[in-house]
Amino acid sequence: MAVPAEHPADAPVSDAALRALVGYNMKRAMGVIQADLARTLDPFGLRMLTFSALSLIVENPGLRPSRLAAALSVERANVVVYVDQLEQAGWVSRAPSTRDRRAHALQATLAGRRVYARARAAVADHDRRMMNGLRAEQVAALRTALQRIEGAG
Amino acid sequence: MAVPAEHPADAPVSDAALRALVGYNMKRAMGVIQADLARTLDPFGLRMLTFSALSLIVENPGLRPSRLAAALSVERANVVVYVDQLEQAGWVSRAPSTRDRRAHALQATLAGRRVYARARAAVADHDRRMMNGLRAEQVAALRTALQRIEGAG
DNA sequence: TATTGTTATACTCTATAACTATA
DNA sequence: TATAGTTATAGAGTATAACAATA
Repeated sequence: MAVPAEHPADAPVSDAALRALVGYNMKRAMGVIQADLARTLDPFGLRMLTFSALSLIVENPGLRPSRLAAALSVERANVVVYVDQLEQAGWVSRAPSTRDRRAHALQATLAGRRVYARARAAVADHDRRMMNGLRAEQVAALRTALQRIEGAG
Repeated sequence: MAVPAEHPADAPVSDAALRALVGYNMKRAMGVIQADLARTLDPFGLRMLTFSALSLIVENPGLRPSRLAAALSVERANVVVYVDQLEQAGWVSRAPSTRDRRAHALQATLAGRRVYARARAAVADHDRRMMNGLRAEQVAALRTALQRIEGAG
């Protein structure tokens, strides 16, 4: 009966099999991006999803929660929580829809548009920072690849 | 006092500001990949993280949990749970280390190596499927970009 | 003192089921 | 009947704090 092998403490851990998968590399790159984005948004009291929701509400005044959910690819039930948080911060209001009494018309407040403008600039800086080691053509190629992958889903 | 605007129900929701961010496109592509990967691994009783952990244990026999955590970029505390699950499935064993009595030497069992071999083939198919709309140079460019982004973190 | 594995805990993201009021 | 917003709940991923055993 052989003694079980022990991985040497000084040898690097081989992750060659995982690195062969594009998805694994994307998950790791995404981890770096998400960590930096969370740091970027924290001073504004926003998280990735509340920032995204605020962006869509600012750009589409009167948007309904159900359409916001579809645009974010999340369930309606979760959007309720994000809008709750944005409303409690005073950045978004829920007005009754005049066309469908079941629905709401989401509006960004003046404070909401202001925090969004500042956060958006910070996030744009963050995104440029993440692309720093890449040439313009590489960023363009990355964009194309990501959109094609998403579209194939 | 103006009546609040209401986004027309038939108009598309504009996400132009978010689409300008590479990170947003990556998050959405990652969502598509993760959903397909979860479906791929489900029949094997594996999830993304247990599959990744199993892969590293198979390829690095005798690996310590603390090094596994570092390789996966997760906390030691979480690795405990993944190894628990792999151990309960009979795919991984925790042997005492002969060199450091605090540590464990993780080993894949025969059943673990077998399920890994089958899951790995299915995951490789999944990864190719995700890259289906891309030419080989585009995949190579994507790989390069992702690794550079991760390295900059 | 520092590190290893561990437990407990908490927060975020995501999904499903079920309710209500409208359509 | 179907849909919009909502509530409650649960699973998965991730992080921190604290502990016992060992270095």
